[in-house]
Amino acid sequence: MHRGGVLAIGEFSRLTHLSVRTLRRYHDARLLEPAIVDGATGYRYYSADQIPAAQVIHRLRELDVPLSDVQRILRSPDPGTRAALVADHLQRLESELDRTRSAVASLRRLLQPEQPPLDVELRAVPAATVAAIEDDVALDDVLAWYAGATAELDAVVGEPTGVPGGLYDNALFESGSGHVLVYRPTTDPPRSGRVHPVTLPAVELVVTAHVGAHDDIGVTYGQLGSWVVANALAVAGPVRETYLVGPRDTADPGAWRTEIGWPVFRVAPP
Amino acid sequence: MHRGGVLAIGEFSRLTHLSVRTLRRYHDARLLEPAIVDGATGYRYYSADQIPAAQVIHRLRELDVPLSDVQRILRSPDPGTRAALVADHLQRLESELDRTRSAVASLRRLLQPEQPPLDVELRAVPAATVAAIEDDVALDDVLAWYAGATAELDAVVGEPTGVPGGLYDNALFESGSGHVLVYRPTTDPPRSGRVHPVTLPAVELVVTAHVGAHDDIGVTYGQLGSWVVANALAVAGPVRETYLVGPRDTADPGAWRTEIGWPVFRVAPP
DNA sequence: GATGCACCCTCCCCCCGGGGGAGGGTCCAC
DNA sequence: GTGGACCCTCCCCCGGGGGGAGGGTGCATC
Repeated sequence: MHRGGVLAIGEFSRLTHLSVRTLRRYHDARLLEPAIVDGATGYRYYSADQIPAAQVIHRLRELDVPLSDVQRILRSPDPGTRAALVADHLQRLESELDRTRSAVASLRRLLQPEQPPLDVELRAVPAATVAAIEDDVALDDVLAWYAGATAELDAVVGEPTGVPGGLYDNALFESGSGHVLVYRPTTDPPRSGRVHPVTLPAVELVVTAHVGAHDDIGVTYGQLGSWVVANALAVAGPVRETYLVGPRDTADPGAWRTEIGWPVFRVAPP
Repeated sequence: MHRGGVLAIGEFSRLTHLSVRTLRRYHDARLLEPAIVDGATGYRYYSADQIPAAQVIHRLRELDVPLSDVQRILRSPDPGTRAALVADHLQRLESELDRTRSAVASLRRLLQPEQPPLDVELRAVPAATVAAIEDDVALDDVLAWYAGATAELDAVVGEPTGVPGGLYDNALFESGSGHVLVYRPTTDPPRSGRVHPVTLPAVELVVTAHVGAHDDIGVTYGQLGSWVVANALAVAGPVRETYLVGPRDTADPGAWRTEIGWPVFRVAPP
């Protein structure tokens, strides 16, 4: 039961509220190694001063910090570094929360019994040369990338001569990462930093407008997709968004207007 | 590419932003069955009106609703029932958030370089007969159970003659569920509903006080545990909490005082 | 010193909700 | 009729555990 201040795994479990199983796993993962392991029997013995470490692990796991990150946090001797790593993860939790919020908003709209009919327009868009920033981006990073790119674009371009927009590769949604491009129409597009001129090809676009914050924009995408299929069209390229009214125009998200345009071609006679 | 308004899995994937793999999995799980499955080739074909269902699933999964629950939500034809099931899950997310908040509070305290010394007292507690409610409870349900039990207890007992408290089986923390008892000291404890008299045995308690909300009470538990071990004692029974100052006394969580008492016996000469 | 029994060990399989990749068949536009 | 994009099934992998089998240990009690 006792061995001079050294704790068997069961006692340590009681004191830390970590299950015996979990303690063994943390040993295997070299995350929390017993103070003593009896070579003959394999019995693990912990010391009381390992309790704080166990508690830190426990809390970090409650925050869904991966074991590998937990290890890095514990291994970093400097409290400042630790705090930074933890803050990083809290940041991740924060954006997780954003995702949750927008999922809730989408659900609310999806589960509404009545769906307002969609106002869809088929529009021929000519080619245009614009100032753009583009990159291959992971879906999770799109928002952050977008914020940085638009800031740089605005700094370089100044006042655009038309409606700003973006192109989003279908692969972004299919496989979680893809090519993304944001642009500002401007006369004589400059080349500076990441900004460079790009000629957007002429396309036939199926266009609809999404009103409000982007939380539930996925719903509008789906409705537009249904319309595309119902009208015997097929998707032919990255989706285009144009930001008719956005955060740069009004602080009221309810007033935002985003046009969603899907390049299409006809697959069957009308 | 097209078959009269019917979509191959890849097209459906593009339209719903669900990966092909995931769509196949949802088929296997009978969650979202293709409108047509070609018997000869196994090719799955979806119809455009399955897009809303796919979107609902997508959003529910973003909220970490288990697939089985997603199925129940989709299968329930009544919008009211659906909404209730979704609300249930949002409630779960809410309590998850509470857990996260308290984990963050604990971490903040744990990662502080300086730990204030613990004020621990060894106290002989005589046996006492109290009015109690007890049950076997899962760790996740403790808070809800506690709220119900104390409400019933207060309704039956009225004003207690001493400090209210609770006993928490160590198994609750070790294996996720265990025996829990809440009590009010009172003269001539009544028997009504779940309330019944219980005689708490006399014990030798190691006692310390936790000040503030219970978010980071686990940290105090750990410190007390260290003290127990450092003083050559061993745990001998369910931990006791007494609520010296609680939410019934003041709305300010910072003023709450909870005594934590661990029954102990001496395992080595002093 | 034996015995009972709580405790501890390792090992293997299971859960969830996917992703990676192999190996092979199908669709359809040119 | 052929190339290439698309689709199929099957198996293994991940993380962070839980359940349980089968067997060894520690120690208080007799």
